Formats: sequence, structure tokens, C-alpha cells
Amino acid sequence: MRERRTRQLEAVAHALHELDHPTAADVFRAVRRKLPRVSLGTVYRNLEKLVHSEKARVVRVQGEPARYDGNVLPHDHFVCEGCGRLIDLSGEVRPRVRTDRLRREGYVVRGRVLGLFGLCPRCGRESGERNGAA
Amino acid sequence: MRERRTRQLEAVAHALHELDHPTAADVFRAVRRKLPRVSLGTVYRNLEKLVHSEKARVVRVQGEPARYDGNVLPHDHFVCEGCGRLIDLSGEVRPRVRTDRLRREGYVVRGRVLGLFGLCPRCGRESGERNGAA
DNA sequence: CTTTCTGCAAACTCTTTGCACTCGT
DNA sequence: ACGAGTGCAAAGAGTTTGCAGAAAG
Repeated sequence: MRERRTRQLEAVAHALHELDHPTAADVFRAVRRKLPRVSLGTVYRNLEKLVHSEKARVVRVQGEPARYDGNVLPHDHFVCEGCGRLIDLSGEVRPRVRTDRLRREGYVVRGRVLGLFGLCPRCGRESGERNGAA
Repeated sequence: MRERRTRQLEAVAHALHELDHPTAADVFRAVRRKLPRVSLGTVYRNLEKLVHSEKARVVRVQGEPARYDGNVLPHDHFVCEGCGRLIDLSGEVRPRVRTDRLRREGYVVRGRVLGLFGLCPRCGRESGERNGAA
């Protein structure tokens, strides 16, 4: 029943830290460079394993394939609608969500997901600077 | 190029307001009661049309099928991990997300998505009241 | 009539799974 | 040796799409 330390698992974990919010397919491609015979199924299984053991997080963006995030510290995300890039927001924006009202109503709040979307500095500049600065 | 007012579109729009955060399949089932020959494809096409014309929103929850929301006013969501219910949070929790820092860095912030998750009052009670109140 | 929309069914994308075999431990 | 993990290929879920015919304007 104990979890084994396989080269596939290690490679997946490694790829997760090399890449920036990769999809399963991205990880697959990266891992394949070291282990040409890995299967996509194995990549999914190992990603799942990492998520389950809190060593990775899944980030789902509107109708796109799931992204995996090696950063398990609490943080939010910014999704650029221009280039599709997913950017970590650690300190910049971390609103204190007032859940006390909800808790008082009987809710058990276990966590939250916050995503901002728009254009990143690069894409905002390219698309004409419209309200980019201000 | 002009949009037509078909019974299918109307039925989909109507179902969206009758049901509580339905999936496409839920809408399909509801519409089918009035129009037994609708196809799922048509339901998807019309939902897409409503979303495009800002008369509905899509809410995506972690690996579940997309939910559609007839409420287009700004609000957040609470996802109950017990019963799967999606609950609108209008006034209760609406943190002021401080995006000025990001804007100053050149980001164009066009919107946000906030979802809280945990247990709703009903499910929290059933599962032993653990930290439900307080 | 013209053009959009529909129903149907097939295709697609992403993800999961069954099975026989491999490889950590 | 035992059993978790793997590769492969097939299946699954959800969603999209091509096409011929229906119907809205």
C-alpha cells in the first residue's frame, strides 16, 4: 500500500517545477525527453498522486485543459486572455475574504479559488495600451 | 446575420431561470419536456448564444460539467463539497480585490472569479457539526 | 425566398481505466 | 516475491461540428 519512488513520478515532479503551470500534455512532453516510453496515462496518474499528496495543485481555466501548479503555498492567479499565460499572484493581491458571516450562517468554509483575468503587461501593451496604465 | 427568436432558444433561456445552476444536460432534460425533439447540440448552441450575449454565465467547478447561471449580476459562488450544490453569494462575501497594484504594473484587469468551497449548512450539520458554527 | 437554426450523428478533446507485465522494496 | 506502478490501447465524459432539411423574418 506504500507509495513507490519511481523514475516516472520523479520526472513528473521535476517537470512540474521546471515548467510554468503546465498542462498534462506539457508535462508528458517534458518527461518523454528523459523517459521516451512514458505514457500519458502514467503522467496523469502521477500528477494525480502529487495533487493528492499536496505537492501540487490543479488550476482549471474556462474550458481549457487543466494546468498543474507546483506552488502549493496559498496564492491566487491571473489569467491573461491575450497569451493564455497563468501568472501567480502571491502578495500583490490577496484579499481577506470575510467568511465570518457565512460561518455564522452554518457554512463550513474550507478554501477558496480566486482568479483575475484580463491582459498581462506584455499583451496589454501590444493591444494598444487601452487603460493599461492609469 | 441577425439572431433569430426560436422556440428552442426561448425554452433554453426559460429553463435557465427555472433551474438552479443547471448543467447543459439539466437544461436539455428540462427543454425536452416542452420540445421533445430538441437535441443536446442545440441546447449547447443556445446556451453559448446566451453566454455570448451576456444573458447567462458559465461557472466551472473542478472537473465537473459546466454549470450555467442565469444571474448575470456580479456575484461569487459557494460550492458545497457535500451535496455539490452551487450557491450564489451576492452581498455576504464580496471582497474588494485590490487590483490597483497590478494595474500600476501594467496589467489590464477585466474581471475575476471567486469561489469558496466547503460544506453548506445542511451538509455541515449532517457531517457532525465539526466547526460548523463558531 | 434567404439565411439562420435545428436534429442527428459523428468527431473531438481531455481524462480515466483494464490488463498483463515491470520494477521497487 | 509481493504488489504498486507502468505502457498500451480502449473507453468515457463532456462538448463541438458538418450536413441536409426546417423554419424565422
